[in-house]
Amino acid sequence: MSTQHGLTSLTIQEAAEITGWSARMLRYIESAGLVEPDRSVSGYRLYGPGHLQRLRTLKDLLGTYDIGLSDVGFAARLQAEPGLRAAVDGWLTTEPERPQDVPPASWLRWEQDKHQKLLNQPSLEKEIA
Amino acid sequence: MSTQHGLTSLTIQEAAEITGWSARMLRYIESAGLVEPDRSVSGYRLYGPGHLQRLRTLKDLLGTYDIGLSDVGFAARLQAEPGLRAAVDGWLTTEPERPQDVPPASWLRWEQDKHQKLLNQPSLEKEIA
DNA sequence: GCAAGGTTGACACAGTTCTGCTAACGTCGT
DNA sequence: ACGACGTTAGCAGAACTGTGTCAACCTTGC
Repeated sequence: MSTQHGLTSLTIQEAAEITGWSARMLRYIESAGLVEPDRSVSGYRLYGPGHLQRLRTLKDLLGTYDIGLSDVGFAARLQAEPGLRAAVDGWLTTEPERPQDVPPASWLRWEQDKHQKLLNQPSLEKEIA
Repeated sequence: MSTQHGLTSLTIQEAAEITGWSARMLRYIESAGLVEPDRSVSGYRLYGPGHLQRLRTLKDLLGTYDIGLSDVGFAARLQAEPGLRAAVDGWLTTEPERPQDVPPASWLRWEQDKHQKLLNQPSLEKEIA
């Protein structure tokens, strides 16, 4: 463990071990701008408690909803670019004309199929009887 | 043109020609649940004025902000799943601790680099002189 | 009834995403 | 000074995105 760097700053390997990510992924996540650790003078990444928490919750987030880092990145863009948010939300809420006929499972399915595509739910049959 | 199907319902080829998408893409967009045309009794896709408008604005949207269909799909999920929206927004707004040190260009850059990656800005050199 | 065009399904292929691994090189601790 | 570990850069590969194309099979218009 060697709690000697900064009293609560872990190196990338240590952070990797306790968060469950790989060191490689921590660098990738940083490149995505999602969790950016501090740096020591010599360039070493230093992960503090906040970073670790963020990394854990990020993992939960991706796992729970089956989304990807790029999705979170896009959500970040939505937050930061009000124009984008407005345009996208506007487009989405402008349903053609009749707001009844949308079976609310199609694109939902599509979006979810992306990551794990073995979701065999035995409901939703035809019941031709 | 043959305006004889339904008075304002175009077949996929016609819709493709006036919206600028290919027929292939119209089917793909439909599979994404983003623009779902009506169907004739025999199964032909029928695009009405609303669908056409939607297809055009969709094209604008993607072009203007350099996003992808999957991004719009994800935004749709955000709209439909309040839990997801809350979780993601929550994660994003929970910045580690100091909200000053985020250079607001990193992930923005990352997100935008996805589609066109030739943004050579001649600044940011080293000036070793 | 036949050509033009629609439908689904599949193969293909470039570009992205997410990950691992290796290389070449700098840093830290003893 | 040496080994463990960090840094960046790059190759690699599986899965997904965005498109085109082709096959096999219906529909429609004349």
